[in-house]
Amino acid sequence: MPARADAQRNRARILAAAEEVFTELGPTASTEEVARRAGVAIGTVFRHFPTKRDLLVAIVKDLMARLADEVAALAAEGDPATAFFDFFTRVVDQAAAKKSVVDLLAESGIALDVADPLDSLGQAIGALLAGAQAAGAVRADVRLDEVMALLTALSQAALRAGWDADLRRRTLAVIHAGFRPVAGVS
Amino acid sequence: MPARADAQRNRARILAAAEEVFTELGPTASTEEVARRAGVAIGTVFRHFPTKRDLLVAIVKDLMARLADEVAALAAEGDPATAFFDFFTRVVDQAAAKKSVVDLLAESGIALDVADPLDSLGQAIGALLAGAQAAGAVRADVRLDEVMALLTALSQAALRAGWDADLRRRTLAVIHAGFRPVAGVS
Amino acid sequence: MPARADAQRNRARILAAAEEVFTELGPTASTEEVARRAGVAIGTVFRHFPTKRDLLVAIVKDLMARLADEVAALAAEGDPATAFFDFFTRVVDQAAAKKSVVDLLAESGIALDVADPLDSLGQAIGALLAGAQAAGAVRADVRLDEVMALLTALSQAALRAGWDADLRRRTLAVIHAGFRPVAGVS
Amino acid sequence: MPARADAQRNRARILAAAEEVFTELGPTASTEEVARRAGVAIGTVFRHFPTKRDLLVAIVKDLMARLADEVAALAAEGDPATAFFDFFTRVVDQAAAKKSVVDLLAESGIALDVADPLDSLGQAIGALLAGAQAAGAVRADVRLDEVMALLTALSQAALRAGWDADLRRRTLAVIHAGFRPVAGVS
DNA sequence: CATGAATGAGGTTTCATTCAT
DNA sequence: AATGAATGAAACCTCATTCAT
Repeated sequence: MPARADAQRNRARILAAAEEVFTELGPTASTEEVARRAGVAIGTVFRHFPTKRDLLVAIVKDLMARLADEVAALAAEGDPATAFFDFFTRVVDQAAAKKSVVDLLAESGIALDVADPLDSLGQAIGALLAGAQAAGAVRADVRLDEVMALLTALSQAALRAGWDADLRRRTLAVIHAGFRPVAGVS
Repeated sequence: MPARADAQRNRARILAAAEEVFTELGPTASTEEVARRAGVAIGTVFRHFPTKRDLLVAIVKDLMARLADEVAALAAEGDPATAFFDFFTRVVDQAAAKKSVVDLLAESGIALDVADPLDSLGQAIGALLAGAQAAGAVRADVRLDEVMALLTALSQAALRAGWDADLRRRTLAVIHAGFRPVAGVS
Repeated sequence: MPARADAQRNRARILAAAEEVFTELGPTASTEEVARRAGVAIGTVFRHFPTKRDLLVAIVKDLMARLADEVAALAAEGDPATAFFDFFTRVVDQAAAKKSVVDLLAESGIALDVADPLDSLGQAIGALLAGAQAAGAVRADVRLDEVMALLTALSQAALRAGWDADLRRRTLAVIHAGFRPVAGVS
Repeated sequence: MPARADAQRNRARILAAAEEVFTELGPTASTEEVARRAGVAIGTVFRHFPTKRDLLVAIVKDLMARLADEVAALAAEGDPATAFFDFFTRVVDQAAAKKSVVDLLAESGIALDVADPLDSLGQAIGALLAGAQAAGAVRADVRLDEVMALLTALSQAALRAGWDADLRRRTLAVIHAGFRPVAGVS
């Protein structure tokens, strides 16, 4: 199967173009624009992703896999007490530069069970959270659910006009303070 | 001006229908659907709101005015120490039932200076915040900017599938904790 | 019937506004624009002219009546040998400043039998032509038909971009030469 | 490029249908009607001509190219003394059967510099005129400007109701006489 | 009679998707 | 498997005309 190589390369190029296009123009951008930037014909896009929705889902999955890798790396190397906060900050900062996972997912109204704890991203973040809690850096009663929820909410919000680095920092400070154990409470 | 009565009734019905429709289907819902639900012909919608964008803006303004009223009422009657937290909770809870101000605004990409402190809603919330800070219920270094940002982020997030009352409560608990003064710090 | 005065004044204002509007924007201009410029409501326009077509026809009739008056005046006072040419020139020059009779009529595809010799304008121009022929200034075999046709054609053409006074003059010179008796032919 | 054949055939059919439709119904005819007569879907028309204006322009260009070819043929073969008059007559006669170049152009308000002497049609007609002038069949002081202007005016006028072959002939006779040198003037 | 809001067909244009080449 | 032309259902918006006030 020699032609398979071309097909795989095309799939990757389409995915990359789609991420770029939907990032710039939102999920209502036209599929033609994706094809144009990928340098393929529109038919090729639909051969790989029979529906626009399929394309959106593929992007989201792709981005989530990459994020999960990052989390795993952080968990493996870093100080559990800070890894959790670092990750949280990093995701939101990234989102400010570029629409993230969570955003596309949210905007396109596609339900993908992001918060499903069995999901690999969820699991990875869960591990980070558990580490931070074990290190006493995060209150014990904080659950993965609300962490994911806040991550989602802030990542999406960070894209909006008016959210500069300073506003992001101050907003994150509130969230971080909210996660920390109350002083004087053992 | 006898015929004005009809026009005003229609304008109100269109606005109500539009709020409903865009709430259910997002800002990409068709203007025809709005007309259908308002029980008027499509031309009538365009007579009142020459552009779809105009309709979106009108809804947002309407919702913001209503919210500002609520805030003012809260500020007038309640305990400054709790009014701020109550309001925050109420807005997010409302958003869960129905897309709020902030959401439509954000989704439709309309810039309306919500966070502008001169804006009436911003001013009202600012007063609430100042009251809570004066009462020692909120850290003094918290600024209106991040309050608005978190309000926006959570309101929008609260609409998403998976956000039930419990998740909302726990997420808000994190935020509220983040606003409170650190125990032991004067 | 005291209200009749208002009605007549409105009719005149609508007609004037319509002439202006269709002159500026062509016969596809909206009836609303006519109403706006006439300072009346759209319903009033339709009460006077049940159809847009009726409005166009009325304008044409109005303009034709005015033109016919001019022709009659010219015929009464002027030198038969030059009156004809003068008139021809005047109509075309007027058309350059303002869409004329013939133009609106032609553009809107309304058949109104302009060339009907029983029509007052046709009769007036016919008189002018006869005078010029009697004076030997125009060839005897020229008929009213082609005079009207050329008048129509040139009037309409004169409105177009690129027709300045000089082009108009030279084009008219050709036509005038075409009407004159051939030198040496009795 | 295998699929190109269909596209080219469709483009031609759309152009032909458009010429027919706009000829019959004027430039305000609907693009849908064009699609219907071309036997294609509405989207196909817009793939080839992204705007209605583009379609109009394409027709005009097409017609002008055809006319320019005719003029060139006439100039190559015929007697310079008569070629000019023949051409003039032919264009006007054609216009009577079918809206011509000049007409669509004029009615649609598209500026295309028809009279631009560098334009191929203008050049071709200019050659015809020069030939006729060299042969002494047309006055030396006649310029291309007024020839084009009269051609335009008459072609357009010839479409109107009431212009039968006889009226056309007599109108052209006036124009032709206007072009000819005055007898006795060297 | 005048008003101006309401109507609704129709126009141009976009775009996800199909399919002949 | 890739191409890109064709499809056709909406979408947004305009406007002649009607009709309640």
